Amino acid sequence: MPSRRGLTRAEILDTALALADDDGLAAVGMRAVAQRLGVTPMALYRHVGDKEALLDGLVERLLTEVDVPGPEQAPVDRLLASAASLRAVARRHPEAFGLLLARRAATPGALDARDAVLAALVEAGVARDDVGRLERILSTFVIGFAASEASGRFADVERADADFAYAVRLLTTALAATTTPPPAGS
Amino acid sequence: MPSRRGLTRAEILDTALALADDDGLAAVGMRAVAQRLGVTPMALYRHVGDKEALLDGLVERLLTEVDVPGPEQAPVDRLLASAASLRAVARRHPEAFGLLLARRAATPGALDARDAVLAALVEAGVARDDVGRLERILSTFVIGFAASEASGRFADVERADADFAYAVRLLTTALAATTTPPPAGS
DNA sequence: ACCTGAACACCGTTCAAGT
DNA sequence: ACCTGAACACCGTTCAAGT
Repeated sequence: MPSRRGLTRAEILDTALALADDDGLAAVGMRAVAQRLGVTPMALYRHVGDKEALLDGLVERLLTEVDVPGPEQAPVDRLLASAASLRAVARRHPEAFGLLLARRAATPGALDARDAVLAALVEAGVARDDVGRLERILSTFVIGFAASEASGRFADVERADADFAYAVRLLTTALAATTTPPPAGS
Repeated sequence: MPSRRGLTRAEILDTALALADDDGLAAVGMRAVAQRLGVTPMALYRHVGDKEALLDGLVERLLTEVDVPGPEQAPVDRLLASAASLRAVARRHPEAFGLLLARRAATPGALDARDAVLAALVEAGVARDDVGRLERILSTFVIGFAASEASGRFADVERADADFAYAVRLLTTALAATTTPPPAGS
């Protein structure tokens, strides 16, 4: 039994996420995570700070699972694909996903995601003054929707898909009317 | 020192909410609530079930603080006033408000609120097939927005107001295009 | 540097007992 | 019926010690 186990922050976060998936977010604690790793609780403190930092790390792990397409795709397609990927993360990790709403995401990964949305909106032709607030509104809605979906508020996946498609249609209609002046001569 | 204190479920929930307001949601526990009431922790169990039930009761307390105008007002005004009232609740109880997203609201009071939104949408002329999904989309957005606001995501109240007004404009634009056929002859 | 073992100050909850 | 007191099985975290 070596006392050097080669414990890793990434390994700890993976274990914590798996624990949340299996037994619920309430089951995620220093002692339980340590037990899954075959280690004393105190061994974790060197790698993740304390329990709060562990949960922040879980938020980071969730966000890095979101696939954001490269700039070769059209901006609206990028936004739609990112949203779909976030919803998929919510369905894969319904127990842990609530953390995204409960905790403010201040990690570098979260800020990258926001910048990607801003860039896509600018590229899509949204007025400079509206970009910031539109990003806040869209991400609020998409994260809220995904969280609702994860907590079972939409009953089944088909209905959630239909609801989301409806919301997208609604928003694109509104945005088309906002970003470009109404066709005057027709 | 009477052993009969006349403890009440409402009194307990009020105390728990005040405790969340003062010391954060994490501070809300059976022992802490009991201490505020000058009572043993075990005295609570007869009135609220256990800690889970206490938190469900907190959700109920938050929702009953929302002012929903009577049917004498126009349906859209009712929706806007309800949303504004929900945002006010979030600002009054920022710590506790996250519970609305973390816990599915299955209490009678929550279902009443949903029915009020449905009725207003029907009255506003939304197509029968769209009423359900539109209610889910709107409430998802409004609760998510209020929660974001409560957690400080919008920096200040002025910006939150501006963002919310922008979202309302966006949505009413889209709804006008959806509920009524586009004016053909102009 | 990395992990352990024992200990401390907390939790929620059960159970028998008091009035 | 309503509340108490003691006890049980848990937490997160500190601290000194081992290798």
